[in-house]
Amino acid sequence: MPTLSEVARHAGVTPATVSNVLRKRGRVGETTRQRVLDAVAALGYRPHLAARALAEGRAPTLALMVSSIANPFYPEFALAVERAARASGHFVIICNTNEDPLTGRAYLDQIAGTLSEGVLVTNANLDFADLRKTEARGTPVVLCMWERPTEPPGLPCVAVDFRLAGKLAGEHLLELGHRRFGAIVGSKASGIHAARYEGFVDALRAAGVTKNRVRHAADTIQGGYLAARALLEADPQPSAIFATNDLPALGAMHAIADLGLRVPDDLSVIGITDIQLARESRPALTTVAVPTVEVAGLAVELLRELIETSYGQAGRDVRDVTAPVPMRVSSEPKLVVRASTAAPRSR
Amino acid sequence: MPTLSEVARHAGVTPATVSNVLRKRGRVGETTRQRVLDAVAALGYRPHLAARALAEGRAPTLALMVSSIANPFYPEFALAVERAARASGHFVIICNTNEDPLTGRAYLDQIAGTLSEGVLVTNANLDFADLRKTEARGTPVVLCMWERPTEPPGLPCVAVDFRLAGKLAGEHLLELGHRRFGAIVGSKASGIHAARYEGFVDALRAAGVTKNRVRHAADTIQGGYLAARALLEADPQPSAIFATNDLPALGAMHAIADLGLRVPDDLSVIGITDIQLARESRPALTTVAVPTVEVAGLAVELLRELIETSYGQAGRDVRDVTAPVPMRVSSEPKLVVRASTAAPRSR
DNA sequence: TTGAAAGCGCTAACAG
DNA sequence: CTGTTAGCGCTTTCAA
Repeated sequence: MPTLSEVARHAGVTPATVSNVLRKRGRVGETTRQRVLDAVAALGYRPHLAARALAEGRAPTLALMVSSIANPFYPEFALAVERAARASGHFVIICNTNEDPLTGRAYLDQIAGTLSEGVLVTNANLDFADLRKTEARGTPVVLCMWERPTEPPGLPCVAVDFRLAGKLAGEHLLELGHRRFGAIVGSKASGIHAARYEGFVDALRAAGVTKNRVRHAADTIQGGYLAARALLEADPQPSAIFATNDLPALGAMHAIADLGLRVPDDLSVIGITDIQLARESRPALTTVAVPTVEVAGLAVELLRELIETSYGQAGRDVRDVTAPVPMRVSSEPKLVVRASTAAPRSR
Repeated sequence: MPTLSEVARHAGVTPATVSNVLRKRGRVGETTRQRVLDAVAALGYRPHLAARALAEGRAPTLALMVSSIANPFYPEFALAVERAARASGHFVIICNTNEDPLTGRAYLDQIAGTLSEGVLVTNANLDFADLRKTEARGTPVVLCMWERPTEPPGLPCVAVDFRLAGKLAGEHLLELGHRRFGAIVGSKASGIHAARYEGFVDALRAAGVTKNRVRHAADTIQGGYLAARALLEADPQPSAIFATNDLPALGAMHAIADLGLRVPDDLSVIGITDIQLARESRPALTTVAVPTVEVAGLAVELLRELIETSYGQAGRDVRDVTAPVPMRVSSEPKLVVRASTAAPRSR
């Protein structure tokens, strides 16, 4: 592979000049510029990104921490992140923590600041202390899906009003006439879906409804399946099931089918997120859509800003503790009515 | 962030020594070794990967080219790749070509050899010429899912006997007693699923069956849905549907349900791959499983070997044209019988 | 407008 | 065993 200096020699100039025309900085005479460009083309020169990273003191990559690509939401989000990152000249390194904080820490220790100049975190079951540490070391970190716009975490983040999402789901069900509910709350361990459930309860409470049983579950189809089976044993049976996530909602639909009941005739089901599968399931899942692409865009943008500014000021020191931690709030979640919800069979 | 020389100073040795103890090469005295290690711990030193990459002339990352993470197979595969890559000390940069050869080329041009020392390609709709070019430039490329073990492509690859997969699917349906088939063949444009269909036809032919209609479709649930609707208009209707991929098979199940028919009572459906969703759909999908994890492992392993050897010999020159292109063959696809197939209602 | 020179942080011979 | 000496390929002041 040809190097900068080879190009320079070929064009009869110095490496510095070549660098200048390539980075479009410093005035360069039009003729030499052309000569350099020709040489670049002739030799098929491509800049060596690792070398550039070293010289610039910053790598052109972002680390995307995810807890498990098994959940189809992550790939969708990763795709959006990749698009946004690329638009800002970054590559994305995918870091699968596998729900294991140690793996997450190992990743952070290795690449943060040395191979990637920023870290994006989805609900990756990471130790906040580890994140703060990498931040303190000078590598900005952004939380991509903070659930409570009103309660900022100690880290930069993009917040989505998930409480509202839960509320919208509840209101939709109530409007259809449902009064007996079963709720499937995911991410039990991290408690990260609590806000969604609170919103749901807000709606019920506002309507004076108290017929609601809760069940915690893993964030999977299987988890939702199991939880729904348990919920459906109640007497009287709920007429609608709310899940804090689409995957468990899908599982609930399976459970209902296995019991010989029909959605939405016998039972309504609603989820949150609007993953692709929600559109493609049968019946298609009614859900509260989260603006995934927008969130990805905001997250990358915020991260970029942090990178830019933290490089300007105070070297790689800890962020000024008195300064507020930046937060972006996405547009509101929106109800998407599809075929899994309907009025209850009888009142 | 502390640097190697800072650690060296702190330990009262030279950078070279620190490097030696860290890389475990060159004999180092036990006492100095300890001293260095202490200094590393005290300063919280972490090697700068970009710097190391430059010095070593090789980056610790692999590029994984995928056409679209939308298809749930890719994330599953990506996960397996990431695991394998990490085990060999590599990070993986995810490159979404979006089915667009130009995007793919741009990725290759930028990172191959400069930020990643190897390229893994799934069915990413890439221009073979581009791949050969990056290979010729000295960056090994491995095709992850070559469909015909008997017909090696011009590039190193891991092959899966997809023709056999199709055959197994056909045989399963035949054994159940089916004689009228509908086939949904995906990836029409690239023709990449042809082998699967050929295998299916092999089975039918061996059984003397000719009642088989084909329909091409996009590799999506939606694509399968549409194709199945078309297939089911035939008279007499097929009693079983074979899809060259799980996603379209799932779509076919939806179409059947929408027509008021039941799987597997009225129609049987079978796919290929065994993505997670196949297990979680209702009814659970019978399919021919591809050893995804194994393939990922073989691909990374092969890539590693190519990296190792191509660095030893002949600098970064084109691979010896007379040498055979290396190929690994995965273990055979296996039939996984679940709930979407059964004997036809009547003969 | 261009060139010279120093250095990013680390590795890799080769000496001592 | 450990230190010296060169770079890896590129960017970036600072001079010319």
